[in-house]
Amino acid sequence: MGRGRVILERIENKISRQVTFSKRRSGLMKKAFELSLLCDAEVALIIFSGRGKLYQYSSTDINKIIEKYRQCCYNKLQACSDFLEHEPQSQYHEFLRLKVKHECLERSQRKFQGEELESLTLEELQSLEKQLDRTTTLTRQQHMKNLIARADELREKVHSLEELNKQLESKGRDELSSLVPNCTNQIQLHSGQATQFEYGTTLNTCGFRHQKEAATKGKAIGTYIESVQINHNKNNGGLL
Amino acid sequence: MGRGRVILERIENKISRQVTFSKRRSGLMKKAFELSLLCDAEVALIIFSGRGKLYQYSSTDINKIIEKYRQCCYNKLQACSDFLEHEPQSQYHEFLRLKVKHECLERSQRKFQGEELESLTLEELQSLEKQLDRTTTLTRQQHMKNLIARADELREKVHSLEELNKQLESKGRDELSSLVPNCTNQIQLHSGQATQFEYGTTLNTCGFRHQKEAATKGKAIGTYIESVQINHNKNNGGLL
DNA sequence: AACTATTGATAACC
DNA sequence: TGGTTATCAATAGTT
Repeated sequence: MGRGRVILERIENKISRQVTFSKRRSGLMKKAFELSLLCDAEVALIIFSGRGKLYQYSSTDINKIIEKYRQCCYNKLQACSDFLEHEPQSQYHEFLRLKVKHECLERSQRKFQGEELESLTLEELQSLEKQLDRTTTLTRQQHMKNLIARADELREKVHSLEELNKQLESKGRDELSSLVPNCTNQIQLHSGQATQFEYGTTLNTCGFRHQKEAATKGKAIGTYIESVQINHNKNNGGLL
Repeated sequence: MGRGRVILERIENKISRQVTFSKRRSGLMKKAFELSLLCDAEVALIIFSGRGKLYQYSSTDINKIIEKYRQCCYNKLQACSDFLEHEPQSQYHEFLRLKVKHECLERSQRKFQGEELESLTLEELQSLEKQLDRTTTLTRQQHMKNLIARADELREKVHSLEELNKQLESKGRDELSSLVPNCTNQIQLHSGQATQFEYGTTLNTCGFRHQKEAATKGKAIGTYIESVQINHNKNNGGLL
C-alpha cells in the first residue's frame, strides 16, 4: 500500500524506518482492535521498537489474556508432547519468511514468462531484456556444443562402421570365396542396410524422444536466434 | 477494504463472523510480521477466537517478549506511580471505541450538510430526505410558534403602551389644562413617536442581532418552506 | 476456496 | 509530527 511496491526487507534508512514503524504500528493496533470488535475475539499485541520502547494493545485485560495463553500452551503440551512445541513461536515467523521469498520468486518467474511486464520500470525491463539475452546466448551456445558433439560422435560412428564394413567385406569375401565363389552381391547389400539404420537412430536420439518433439525444439532454436538479432538491433538503436 | 463500507460493530451473522475472523486474523499476523521485519521490532500477538481457540504470532520467542513486557510494566509502575497504570490495557481500547463513534458521527454530520451524498444508497437517501423533511417541519413549526408568541407579546406591549398613552394623555391634559390651557397638541406628538420606536426595536430583536443576519435567516426560512414542498412533490412522484 | 469491486492502509512527499 | 495524495494491498460480498 502506498506509492510503489514494498520490499520486505529491513528498512536501512533510520528515519524512514522510524516513520514506517510509527505508521504501521498504529495501523496494526487499529486492525487488532477491529478484529476484536467485529469478531468477538480477545486480542493482545505487544510491540517493542528497535530501541526497546514498549507499545501495546489489548481488547481486554492483557494479563488475563497472557494467562489464558499460558494455560492453552500447557494444555497443548500435555496433549501432543513436545513435538510441535519445540519452538512454536518462531515457526510461523519462519513460515512467513519463506512465503515472502516464495512470492518474490513467483513474481520473478512471471516476468520471465512475459507476464505483468507492464508493471516493470524502464530499468527493470532493460535488465530483464539483458538477462534474457544472456540466457538466450548461453542456450544457443550450449545447443551448438551439443550439435557439434553429436556430429563428432556421428562421424566417429560412421568411421567405425566403415571400418567394420571394410573388415566384414574383406573377411566375408575371404570366407565366401573359400566356400561359394559367386555370392559377393548379397553381402554388400546387407552391410549397406545396417549403415542406413545407424544413421537414422543416431539423428533421432539427439535429446528428443519423438519426431514431433524434435520438430518443436528445432523451431524454438530458430526463434532464439531471431530474437537475439532483434535485441542487438535494439541495443544499437538505443545507443545511437 | 472490500465492497461497501465496514460497519464497526460485532458481526451478528455467525458464518460471516467466522469468515471475517479467519481472513482478518491472517491479515493481522501478516502485518505483524511485516512490522517486525521492516522496522526491526519485536512483536507478539495473541488471539483467542470467540470460541476460545488460540492463534499466535511472534517475531521471536514469545515468552521472552512477555517477560520483557512485564519488566517494562514494572519499571513504568515504579516511575509514575499508578496514575496511568490503573487499567492501561483497556485504555487504548476505549479510546478506539470512542474514535469509531466519533467518526460515525462525523460522517452522519457530513450527510446532513449535503456532503458525500453520492455514497448513499437509495434507501439511505430516502431516509435522510425523510429526516430532513421531519426536521424542516419541526423547525418551521417552532419558528411559527416564536413568531406568534412575539406577535402576542407585541400586541400586549402595544396595548399597555396605548393604556399608558391614554393615562398620560388624560393626566397631561388635566395637569396642563390646570397650568397652560392651550398645549395639548405637543403632548400627543410626543407619545406617537415613542410608540413607533417600540415597534422598531421589537421587530429587530426577534432572535437576530443585526439587520443583515435577520435578512439571511428570513431567506433561509423561505428556502425551508420551498424544499418541503419539493420533497412532498418528489414523494408523490415516487409513489405514483 | 477463488474472484473482483471497493475500501482502507500507507509510501513518498511536504 | 501531522497532513496530502497516488498507489498498492486487504478484504466484503459473491460464486
